[in-house]
Amino acid sequence: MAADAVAPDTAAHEAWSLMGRLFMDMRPRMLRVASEFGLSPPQLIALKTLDPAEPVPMSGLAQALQCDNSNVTGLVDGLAAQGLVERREAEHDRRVRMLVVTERGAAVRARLVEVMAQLPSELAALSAADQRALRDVLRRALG
Amino acid sequence: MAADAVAPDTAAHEAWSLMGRLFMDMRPRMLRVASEFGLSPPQLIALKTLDPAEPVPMSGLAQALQCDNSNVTGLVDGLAAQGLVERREAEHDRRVRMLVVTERGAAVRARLVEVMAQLPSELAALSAADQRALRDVLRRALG
DNA sequence: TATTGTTATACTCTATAACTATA
DNA sequence: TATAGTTATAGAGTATAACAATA
Repeated sequence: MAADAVAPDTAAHEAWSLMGRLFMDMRPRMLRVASEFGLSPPQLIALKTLDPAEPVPMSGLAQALQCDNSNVTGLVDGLAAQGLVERREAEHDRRVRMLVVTERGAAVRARLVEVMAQLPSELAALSAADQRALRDVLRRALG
Repeated sequence: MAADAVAPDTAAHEAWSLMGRLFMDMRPRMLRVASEFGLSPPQLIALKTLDPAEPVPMSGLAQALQCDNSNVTGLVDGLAAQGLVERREAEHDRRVRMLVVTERGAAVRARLVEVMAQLPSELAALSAADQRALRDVLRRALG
């Protein structure tokens, strides 16, 4: 809607602004995926954040999501109610609850990751050479 | 936390995944900016979406934000309470309210756009040649 | 009748503070 | 005393449905 041509006039800023457009386009897709799986967006992100192969304490998830522990309680309640994750006792400390992704949770998560990894059409349309160039530059940036 | 190396093994998918990391890094910055301006994240996005030079009806903002009209009522209430936007009558149709960004709103919005345009350090650290290459590929992708 | 915006309602997200059970 | 997680509470985002004013 608004013009937004206010960013500093450098190649990197223009590139960053263009990337912003790609991400704006992804928002509706994420909402669609969330509702398709019967998950709210935060629940979706929480499930995607969890590693099916490596249980973490509630506090670890809170840290990864950059939110308060008390918030994670509700998110996990929702995921657990659908049988996607389970709370287990930790051996070393009886205060902590380890989050375990169930088999069903892992399957849902895998489909989730797959769908969210789908390329925006603008990137898919790039030539193979451009796709490699893009990857190489971003590798150097994020190494 | 999770590995997520599940995406198809192409250059474009790797690039897309790397871009995802850049955006994850931007979330805390957006939250910080929002609280710095005394705005909630949705209010922030709403203000950024509005064009100070071109009033739009409430429904136009709802469409741009991809949410229900009823939601915009509350968002605009908040922005209006801080004197950042005003509701005006439309000449042609007495049902519609046009949203006008106030002078103060435009100033806040300008600072907002400026802060959000700041480059992630990973991009700023790229060589000038890489920055140009990145821009050029993205230009070809997004026209 | 259809549409714009608001209000009523309900549910979720989120944080803070108080509480529990451990440590 | 300090920490992990929960609960209580409060405020904001969001959608649906009902409504008023206008088209």
